Amino acid sequence: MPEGHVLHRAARLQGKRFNGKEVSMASPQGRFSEGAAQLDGQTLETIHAKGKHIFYRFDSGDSLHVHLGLFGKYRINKPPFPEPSPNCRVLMWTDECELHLAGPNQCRVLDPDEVVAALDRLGPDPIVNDPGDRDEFIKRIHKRKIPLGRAIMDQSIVAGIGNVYRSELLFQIGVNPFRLAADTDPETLGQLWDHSVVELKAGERVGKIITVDPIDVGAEKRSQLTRGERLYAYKRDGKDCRRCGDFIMSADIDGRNAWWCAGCQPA
DNA sequence: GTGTCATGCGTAT
DNA sequence: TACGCCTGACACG
Repeated sequence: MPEGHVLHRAARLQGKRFNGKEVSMASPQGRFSEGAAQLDGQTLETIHAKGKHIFYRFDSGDSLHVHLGLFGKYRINKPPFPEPSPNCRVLMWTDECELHLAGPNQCRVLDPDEVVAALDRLGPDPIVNDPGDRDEFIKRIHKRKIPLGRAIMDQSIVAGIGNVYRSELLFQIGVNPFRLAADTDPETLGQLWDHSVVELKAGERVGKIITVDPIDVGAEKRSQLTRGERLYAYKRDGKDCRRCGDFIMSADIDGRNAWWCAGCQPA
């Protein structure tokens, strides 16, 4: 169940094993047989992520585009390779390593123009954080008359934030998720971008979403936090805020639950 | 075993 | 706003 950090981490770790290698590809489940046959035997040049999308570019110039959606999952296996699951959409392997993909929302072969078009649909990605991205984010979000809790889930405004980071980032800047983006001052929106950069990059490094400042739970290091101590707001409704002790609230925003602290993030 | 829920998103109404 | 897609983990009986 992936937000942007998962895909960037996948691109980095899978790249170590497959970049520059001639790979075999198959679709045990059968729903990607045509694409797998097309890419089978090609050399994988690079793996690249933007937001929640990942692109595998091959020497023909074509790319495998994957979006995991809510259910997609990767597994990496070493020899002896286990039997692939019946739901395995893509199996890609060399002699040393095998990548197993099940349940992706999107899985297709794109030509270079289609890759550019797919990338263009996405807003700036905090993990990439190119020069100008921060200003571009502020520009895109500040003109929207929609709640911040909806705006930061819009991948054309900022790419990579999902439901966990939504609640955690708005907690960190102390802003209620129902505040309209257009009514939020640019300085605060800039802080929101800065927190996104820090938190998503941390998530990419560690492979887990941990937003809590250890001080708030009496620990010394983030790595010492238990599973239940890692987040401030997400799925903590009814519990006490780790920072101010007030109640954590929840409500549906855009069909997904959002969580916030009644004290730290007043309406 | 069955039912529910989940870190997502596109399309139809 | 509702539904369809896609899988797996967990709670419950």
